[in-house]
Amino acid sequence: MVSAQASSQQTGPEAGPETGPETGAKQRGRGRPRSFDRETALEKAILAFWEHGYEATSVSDLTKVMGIGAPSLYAAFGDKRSLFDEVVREYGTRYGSFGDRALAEEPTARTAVERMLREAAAEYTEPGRPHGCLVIHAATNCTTPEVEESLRDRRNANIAAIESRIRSGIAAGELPADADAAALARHTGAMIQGMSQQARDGAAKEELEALAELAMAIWPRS
Amino acid sequence: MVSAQASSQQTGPEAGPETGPETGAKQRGRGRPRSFDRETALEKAILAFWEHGYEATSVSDLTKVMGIGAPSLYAAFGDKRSLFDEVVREYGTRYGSFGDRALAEEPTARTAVERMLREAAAEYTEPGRPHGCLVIHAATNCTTPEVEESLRDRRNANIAAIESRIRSGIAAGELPADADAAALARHTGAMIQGMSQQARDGAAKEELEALAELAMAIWPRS
DNA sequence: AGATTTCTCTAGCGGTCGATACAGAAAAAA
DNA sequence: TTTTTTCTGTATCGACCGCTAGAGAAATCT
Repeated sequence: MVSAQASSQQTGPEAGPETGPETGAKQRGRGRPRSFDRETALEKAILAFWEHGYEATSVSDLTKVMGIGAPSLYAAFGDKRSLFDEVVREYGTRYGSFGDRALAEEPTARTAVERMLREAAAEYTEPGRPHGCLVIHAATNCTTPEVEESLRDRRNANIAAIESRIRSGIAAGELPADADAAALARHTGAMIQGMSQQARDGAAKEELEALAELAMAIWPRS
Repeated sequence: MVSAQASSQQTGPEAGPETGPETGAKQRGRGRPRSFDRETALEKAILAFWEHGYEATSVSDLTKVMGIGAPSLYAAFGDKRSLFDEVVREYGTRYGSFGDRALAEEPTARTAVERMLREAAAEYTEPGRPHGCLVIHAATNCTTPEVEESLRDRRNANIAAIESRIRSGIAAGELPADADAAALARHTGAMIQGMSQQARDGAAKEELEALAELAMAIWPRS
């Protein structure tokens, strides 16, 4: 947005030169191709921001884990802020989509929430990657208010999506007409946030699953 | 710990010179008395760390809100780290004691947890001060692992205290013998952490109270 | 009064922050 | 080949970080 670097957001020249010449609309540029894979570098950035958060991850940390120099980072991703924005978006599609999937695929609001909580228990304790949720923890202590707000908006939007699903469940008759959709959605959000925090604090997958099961006891008989 | 500044942790010369000469054990020292009130300066530091967290609150921020120069801060509180430690301790006694009080004063584990959740709803949305809980949010994105760990330990100790209270409730017969004390305690902790997060994200006191009431539905019939 | 002790203010230390200028290297285009 | 374009590595930039030396101010002690 800020600089004249217009190519920051594009997918890039598809890694190696082995890619066929007729893959995209705009062929790869003329000059020297970049020497690293943008996708895997982005993945490394996701893991770094996920583990340490926006401000605690320095550009120097990023260049180290991504294996590239600072100028390459700025040329490929823009400044730290826009890299983080892209990281959050990619994180959403790669790791944070289980909630939306449950809401879309499950037949009832209740089973959707139940699956969401159960999958959160697994996602948040998956070995080999940071525990908990990036959206919940990556911008908690932040001197840049806009970054803090962007993740806050995302969290509140998630709760609103749950509430919306519960409302249509009530309309469909799967839940009592006097069920409090807002409270149920907020409760689900609170459980997920609490589970994410506890995953960070060392809770095991089984403990979080017990939590998920326990939490479903508040739902009205269907 | 590091320097020879041994007087950092003491209460200080009781503010003004109007204090009677026979108040404490060790009279006030010989030299120039400090020109600010240590207690109120500490309170300002609590609010700053509470709102922005450990790393996002710079020493420059601290000297501004505390109304003193950096050398005065270091002389009175030690370095940033030890000031934060004292802030956490003071926060615990001034703002974070409602949980322990509920556990100690209520007649049953269930009413203790219920009161704890209800009071958390009020505490975390109290106007005129930062929302949510300092222990939960002040060291989330932290490049100093020891600081992060110290708050993590505090959180886990709180859950352990709840579990212990539930266990004695089971022993006293107020809860079924097969009640899962660990899961109930973890659930309470997760609810409190979720409530704190939502308070930060803009939830109102009434919404958190509804959450607290909802959460109690998981408890076994007594 | 001096002498002594302690605090406060200014100024600045070395280090790291995010971000970039510049020159050389490596590719495509001519 | 030469030219053009783009990327990469070095070497910073100014700003801020946590922290402190040193000198003067303000109290007590003798």
